[in-house]
Amino acid sequence: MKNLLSALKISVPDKIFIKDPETSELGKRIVENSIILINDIGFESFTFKKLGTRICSNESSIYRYFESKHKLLLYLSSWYWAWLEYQLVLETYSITDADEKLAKAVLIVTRMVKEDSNFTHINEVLLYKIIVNESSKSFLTKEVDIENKEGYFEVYKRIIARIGEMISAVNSDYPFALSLASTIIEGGLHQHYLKEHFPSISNYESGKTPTNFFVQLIKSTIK
Amino acid sequence: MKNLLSALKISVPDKIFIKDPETSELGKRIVENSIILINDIGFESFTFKKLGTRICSNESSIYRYFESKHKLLLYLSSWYWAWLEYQLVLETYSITDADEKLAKAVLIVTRMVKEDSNFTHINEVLLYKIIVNESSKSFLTKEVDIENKEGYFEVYKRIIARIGEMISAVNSDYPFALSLASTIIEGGLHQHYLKEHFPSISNYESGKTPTNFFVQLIKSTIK
DNA sequence: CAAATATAATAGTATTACTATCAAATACTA
DNA sequence: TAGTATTTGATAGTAATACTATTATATTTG
Repeated sequence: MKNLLSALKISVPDKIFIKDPETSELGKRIVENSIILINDIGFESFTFKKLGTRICSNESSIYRYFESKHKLLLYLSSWYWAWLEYQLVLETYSITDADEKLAKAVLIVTRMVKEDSNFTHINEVLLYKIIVNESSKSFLTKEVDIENKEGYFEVYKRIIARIGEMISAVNSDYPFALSLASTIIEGGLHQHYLKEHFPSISNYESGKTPTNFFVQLIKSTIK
Repeated sequence: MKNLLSALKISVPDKIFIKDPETSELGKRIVENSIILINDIGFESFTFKKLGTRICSNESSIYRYFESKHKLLLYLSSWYWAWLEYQLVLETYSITDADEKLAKAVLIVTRMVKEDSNFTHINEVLLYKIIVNESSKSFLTKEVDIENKEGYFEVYKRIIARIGEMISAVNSDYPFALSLASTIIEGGLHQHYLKEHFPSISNYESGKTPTNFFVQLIKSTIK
């Protein structure tokens, strides 16, 4: 299975970057190490200067790939959603039963992330942590409407639309398919966050994911 | 009803501020105008210098009330949650039926905010917009665990616990009362955000709130 | 009226988030 | 293989940010 998809490239809207980091060694090092560094010190403290030092390169070289650290965060977010979408398609493609398909989708979207050896320069486990902790900051800005028009969030919207369709396939009369889909996606991230930082308002034992919570929720809601 | 509660003061954890802004004219002007200015230009562009200019006061004077703009955001968030809690208590107190009480709570937490004349220096409608757009940034930081220990998020946690209890009152066997409560609270904010900025992945007609979506969701989930 | 407290004004600092320029290394092409 | 283009690196510079520190001036309170 692994090598079956080794030629695959995750596609990120190309307006997000100045130069595609996938096309060079330096670009890949930028992405790889930005994930590690953002995880380490948080997005607020993260700077291109620090990243430059870490990869023994120059601040100005990083600016040739990404206009700003905000754009880099958009890149990482889009990459994650595209990667998740590819898993979603791959793992639900052959399921014909609508209920089963949706349950599988919820599992994929709320489970603990494992490393994917198809993309060696990206640590998906760390990237997922960034998505949980930082990805909201990519759209909670004053520029969101402009950037939305530019297509920066299309992968994110597409995955929600896809899950929305799976919900409608189970019950075409349910009127809130998209709202429920986005609630699962964002709620999944948020529940992972709460589990880690606010366990007193959480209902998960250690090692458990919110998958069961969401599977039961979605089933009873659209039944 | 209005004047019945005019002596009420919303209580915010006092470690959040250096000097309580409620105790002086300048303090109230700081809070009042920070709400307007953050709404206007966004939290990232907001600075104490700009706020100082706006209120014809000095940057250094604002620093005597709040250590940083992050602390100010924590203050505004806590104020909002405390205000919401007071509404929750007030409006559900006399309801004895557990189902009805919970439905009312969901309504309060997901509805459109109206101005409250009890607190003249705070524009609750604008404050709610800040909560939708910026409040996640108050806890999505590297310092969250330290600040949580300091009690900065206690109001937020209390309101979730309260709704969790209402859920358990309806069905004491439901195992995810707190998770569901936090999903409603955060999901409510997020759905309001999507309605505004990503209508293509939203299911609400203009003027409509996500209340119906959540009332139906919660009812069927815990039934 | 004196003393304490609050506010204002000014200056200063390290860092950030860039932009601009130029040189050196590397790759590609005739 | 020389010539050209592209990429990267090094350095410098800038306006703004997020503060701290100091001193002066109001204002409140005892």
